Amino acid sequence: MIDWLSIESKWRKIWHDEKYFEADPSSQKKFFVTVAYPYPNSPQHIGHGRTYTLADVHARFMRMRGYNVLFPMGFHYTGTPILGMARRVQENDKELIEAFRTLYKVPEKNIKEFSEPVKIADYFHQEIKSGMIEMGYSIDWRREFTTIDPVYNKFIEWQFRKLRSKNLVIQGSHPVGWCPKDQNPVSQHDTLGDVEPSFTEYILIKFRYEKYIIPTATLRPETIFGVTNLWINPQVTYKIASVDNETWIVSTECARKLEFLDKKVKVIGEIKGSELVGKKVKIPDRNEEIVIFPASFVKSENGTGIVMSVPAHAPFDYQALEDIKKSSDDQNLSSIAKTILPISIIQTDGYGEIPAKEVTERFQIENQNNPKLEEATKELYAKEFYGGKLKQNTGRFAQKTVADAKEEVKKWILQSNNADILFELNDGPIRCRCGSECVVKLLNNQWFLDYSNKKWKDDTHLWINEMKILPEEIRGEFNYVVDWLRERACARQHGLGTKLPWDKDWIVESLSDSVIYMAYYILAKYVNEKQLVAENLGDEFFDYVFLGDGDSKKIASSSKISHDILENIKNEFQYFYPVNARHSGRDLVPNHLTFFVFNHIAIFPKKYWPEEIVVNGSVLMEGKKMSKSMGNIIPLRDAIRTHGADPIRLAILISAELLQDADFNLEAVRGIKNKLENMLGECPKYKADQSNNQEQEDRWLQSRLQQLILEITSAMEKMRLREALHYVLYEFDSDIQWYLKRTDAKNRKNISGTLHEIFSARVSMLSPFAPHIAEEMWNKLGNSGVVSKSLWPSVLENKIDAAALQSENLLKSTLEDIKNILKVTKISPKRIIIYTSDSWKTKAYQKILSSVIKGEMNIGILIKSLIADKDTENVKMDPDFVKKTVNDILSEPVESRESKAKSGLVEEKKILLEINSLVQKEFGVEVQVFGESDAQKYDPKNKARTARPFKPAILIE
RNA sequence: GCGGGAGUUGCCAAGCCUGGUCAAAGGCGCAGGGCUUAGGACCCUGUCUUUUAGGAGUUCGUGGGUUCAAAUCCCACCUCCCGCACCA
Repeated sequence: MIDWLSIESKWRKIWHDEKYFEADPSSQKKFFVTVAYPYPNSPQHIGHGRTYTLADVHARFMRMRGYNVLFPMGFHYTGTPILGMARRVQENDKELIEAFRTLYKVPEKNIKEFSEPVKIADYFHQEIKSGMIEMGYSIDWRREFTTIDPVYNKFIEWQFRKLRSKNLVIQGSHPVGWCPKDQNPVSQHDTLGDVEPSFTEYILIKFRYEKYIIPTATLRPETIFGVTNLWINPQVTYKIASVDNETWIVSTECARKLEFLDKKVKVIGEIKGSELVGKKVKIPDRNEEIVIFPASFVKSENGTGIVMSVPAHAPFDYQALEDIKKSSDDQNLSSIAKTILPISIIQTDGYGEIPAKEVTERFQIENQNNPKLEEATKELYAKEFYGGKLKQNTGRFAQKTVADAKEEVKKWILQSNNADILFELNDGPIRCRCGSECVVKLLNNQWFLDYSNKKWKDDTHLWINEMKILPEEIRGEFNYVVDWLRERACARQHGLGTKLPWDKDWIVESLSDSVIYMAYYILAKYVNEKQLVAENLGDEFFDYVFLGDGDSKKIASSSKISHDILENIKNEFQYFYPVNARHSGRDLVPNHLTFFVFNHIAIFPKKYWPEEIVVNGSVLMEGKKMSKSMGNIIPLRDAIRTHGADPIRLAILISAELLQDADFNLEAVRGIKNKLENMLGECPKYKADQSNNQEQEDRWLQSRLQQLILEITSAMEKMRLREALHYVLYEFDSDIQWYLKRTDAKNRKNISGTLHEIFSARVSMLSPFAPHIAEEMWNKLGNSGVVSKSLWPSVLENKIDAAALQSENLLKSTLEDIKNILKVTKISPKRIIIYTSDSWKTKAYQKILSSVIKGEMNIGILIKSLIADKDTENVKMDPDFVKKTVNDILSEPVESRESKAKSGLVEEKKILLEINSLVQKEFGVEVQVFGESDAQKYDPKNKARTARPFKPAILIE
């Protein structure tokens, strides 16, 4: 057993004391890696650890490759959830406070202060930071900041003025979920039951009745061409209200909704639904009148409480019309109804003239109160929306698809003032935590970032296509998001953050004040050293430092800093920018990461645009999604205490490749811990040894090392960390095992030097992943300095010995063959005889090999050309040889084929003499080696003739 | 519906881009053996079917196709997961 925690803290202290991870400009090439900073509203758990660990491995890898790596960290205080939490603490919310106590283990005295939002952020900020330190992240902590620091506020003000000056900030109206009592927008955290308030846009079509307007809400404005009548609920009492300058008849609920949609609503009377039954209304833009019929399916809380009827395409309407025709309540109405024919306006494949009729009949619906109507409606709407085309009777919209026509009809009908818009909450009613029912409110002075700006979008597309994006599969998603983004609200009225500089009622929203902050890490160091003070900083300071604009002397004096410091800051920015790699979880692709690219493009010159984005998947806990309700969230710091930081880092990284969900499970942690402990145990055994007593297996192991370095390095460059780690932890083992088997069979004692070399390289390559234990191993190996600052191993071509690789492969495969034979025959061997192939076969092999490499593997052609040559004409005695040899060659790696072709074939007879010690050790018998045609060979079963190059014949007795 | 991803041998999961190294890595599980007072840990061997000579057969969601050769390329289909916003 080893004491992980003390080993880890020992090395962390050394890194810290020696300031290994503090990066300042130098003559070295730089690498700037950043991660999305955390929002401190809870302690971080294993899941959060993944992105940071990935970035840390990246940072450490690049550092070992000789880069001056800057890996900084900040804390994102901006946002509303913390505000909501503080409010709940003020209201003494039992559930939340209990969670603080038991789940997050927050000390009582801190909880008391949590009614103040900043205290919550401060507490979890420290908590998260401690976890990051304990995980061994190689962060330059001198550059830490929060998004409510005064200088940061100045920085965001600069950003927003910059964006506005480029016309990328615009003002407009915008619907939000809203609590009428709190006078506040509501998000998921603000509602009872944590429901996300979402809403749908309905089009109100204005029908005219005498001096009144009767609006009906619809999702399908294009069906106005198929309207035959209206539906009203005779039981409901409607309001007569003046709405802006018109007089509307709508349900009580609707009148209330309209108030929040920026309309002047005044109720001036009431009217029973039944009074309107049988009345006629005028269809907008057409001089036609239609009648109002009663229907029980019409609900006053939906839309306006009055519905337009399109019986050809709406199952509800079709069925309600049928119901009236059959009804005996009102002979007059039903006889009018009988004269009404559905007007078909949409042609859809698979449906005839009256689709609503077909669907209703197929679902066997007998009246309008049948719940199956919902299903029928859904089916038909979906089919028509994506597959339907408007018919000739829709005039200028004829031939258009429903999806297109919907938007065009909406535009057209709104323009002629025959329509309006109504927002309706989905899955209502939704209640605020205060208990009152939420509505949709139209905010009409909202500020937006104009992501629909054509030029901005185009530039972003171009850059997205040029950037390095890992994994490559996700690039398409970025392009999709860029296309799909439109205006985005960038300010809100509550929460921590920076005030909008020109409209102090608004606070810059959290996904908009976190898009270019990577540049701020340069300033943060000077802020923390107290060299920059907010009051002294104006836009000209930022313009100079980030864009190089303006007169440095003047700016130095207005900012009250020395000219030298100003220059230092600017130079430091120019040194470290652009961001070389940004890491984040994939949930930030459709928002933060895309905004990050957009905003860099808007604000900075091209040379400062980000170079690379690395996206990772999430973390599962024992195969399941982590969630509070499942109780399977493991706080990161708890996990570090029980398992150690390195095993956790590896367990997170090894379970999945970048985009996959990683499964964290204790089994894996234990396995890795053991693996590392075993490796550590090996280290003290090996000492560096300069003497050059290398035998074939030493040269072979050295060659394998070079191949592994090559594989691991290329995996690291592609951020295929699981693969790299796999090589480091496991692939090495099988090679070392073979080496030990060989040296053991030969009774060699002088193997420490080779193993020391192998282990040192291995530990080097382990160190980005498991930095603490790697230091300990490095130290136990007797190497000087820290491995974190050592150089990443490079491939030494001259250490690759093709002959050694070939020879050891031959030994392995021959030994394998012997085992196979023994397994099948189940005989216990008394003697083993090996026969190597004749020289003509070797020549034929080489010819076949070079043809195969050229792509010629047709057996007939090969045989012909071999027979034509005197050296290989023997092939005609054994034509099967060619086919088998081609298969042999095809069943080995391309590189090994090529190296064989290049270096020529080794002499098998000599090599196979080496197998004797191995066979002795394993089976306790002697091996004899003969050539296929040796005169005095022992070959009672006539096996020798089946020998092929690299496939000697074997006889076991 | 749109956009993205996935379906592999008991389970998890590589391989697919760049076809032949693939009966298909690794881990877990399971079986046998070693070590140990025992348990754990660790080490070795085995783990599709068949086979007393290193072989053969059938497999990588389903069905087609291209190719000397397909888990890998192309087409169609089925199933599952994620995102679709103003929220961090």
